[in-house]
Amino acid sequence: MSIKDSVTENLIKETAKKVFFVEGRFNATTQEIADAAGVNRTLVNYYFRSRDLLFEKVLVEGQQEFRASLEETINPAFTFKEKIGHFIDVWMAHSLKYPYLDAYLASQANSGNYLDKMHKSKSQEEEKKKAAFLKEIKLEMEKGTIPEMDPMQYMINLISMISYPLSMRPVLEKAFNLNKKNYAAILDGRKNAILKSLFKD
Amino acid sequence: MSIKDSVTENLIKETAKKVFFVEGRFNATTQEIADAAGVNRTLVNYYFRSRDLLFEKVLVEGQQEFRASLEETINPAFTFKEKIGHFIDVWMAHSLKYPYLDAYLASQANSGNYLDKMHKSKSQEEEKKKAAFLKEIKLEMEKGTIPEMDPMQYMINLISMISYPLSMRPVLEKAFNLNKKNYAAILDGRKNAILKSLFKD
DNA sequence: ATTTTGTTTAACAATTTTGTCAAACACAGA
DNA sequence: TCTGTGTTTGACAAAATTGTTAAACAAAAT
Repeated sequence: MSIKDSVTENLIKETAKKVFFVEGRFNATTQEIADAAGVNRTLVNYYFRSRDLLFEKVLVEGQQEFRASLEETINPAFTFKEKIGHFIDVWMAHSLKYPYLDAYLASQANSGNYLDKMHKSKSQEEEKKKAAFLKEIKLEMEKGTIPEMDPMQYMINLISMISYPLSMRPVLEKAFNLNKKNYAAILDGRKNAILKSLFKD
Repeated sequence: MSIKDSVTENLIKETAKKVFFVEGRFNATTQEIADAAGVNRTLVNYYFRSRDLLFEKVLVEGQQEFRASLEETINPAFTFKEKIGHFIDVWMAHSLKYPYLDAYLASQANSGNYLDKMHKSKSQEEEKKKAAFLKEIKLEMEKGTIPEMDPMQYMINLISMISYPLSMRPVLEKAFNLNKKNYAAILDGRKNAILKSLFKD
């Protein structure tokens, strides 16, 4: 992150994020992005040299922002249920901001080999926090407040129930015959529904 | 579905499905598909006229196959839990065959306006079955065997927990530092983990 | 006022991807 | 064998997308 980030450079970058992660248009061209940003397409090359470099930067930053969000997640002296609740809040807020981020990651992982560039700087700390969280889940299972299973599975259940309804929104809307308003109502109720499924009571 | 489906025509179509739905390469070119199928690219145009028409056909058929799978789902005199278990089996089997189908649907829904072509022939029957299933969920909640919530939310929880780990596989593998073998083990345990989260006991 | 620096633009070139067409091919039926 | 039909191929054209360059521009520094 250089201090001198040109306004235009940032505009292009943010617009690209919007197109990919908010609108979910995974194969947008540089022209489309430039149009969306209201700038000349050549500026994409001027600031990012190539289309791929822009995409890569956007992808990396998207992940960083995501992890930054999650930083504030596993912190304080909350009860376990409160922690999970907070986790849902934070993750949902971010998934609401960038509904298609993980789908984009998956698609890029498959198409190019962006997998290398993904998750470069996975710090030791993060690993420890994750392990600690899994251990906490296990503990809670022994206490009997949540159903017994591999803590990893529990984690995956949690993440799935948060993310899927957001990244598959248009599909689910069609499948269930819901309009925007209906679906918004559904999303409002997600947190409770998830908690109900994760806790015995 | 015409009776005379040329071998080559089918080969191209199935290969395209594989590239999109199995390998998750959403922006594959006609050349790449032709190569994967081992045929001359021109044949794509010969049989499907244009790239878009191929994509559309593949997309529609993908949905049809999916729904055909689900047909056998909501049938017999099973207990509710057995029904859900069976539902998981069927849906997982299909999601295992086409892990990226719904992600592809979502991405297409966003990029083009394929949404129109999606879900054309949603029969009355299907609607009724779906409604009946939701009612059955509600009934079960009143019996107290599953947590109380909007039945639609319950349904979404179910689908999310099935599909997400499959369509986001590469992302989750990275995020959790799992190799193919580890992840396969996780997938093996999914059904139980999902059932544990869906049923009070 | 004039250089300098960084930014923006338009015109152009290169590349990639798609679509068309005529010729070659295979093979069944007359 | 010859003809007809459908299939396959390669060469080419067209379109779309990306990348480059030189010139125009703006605003600050000298």
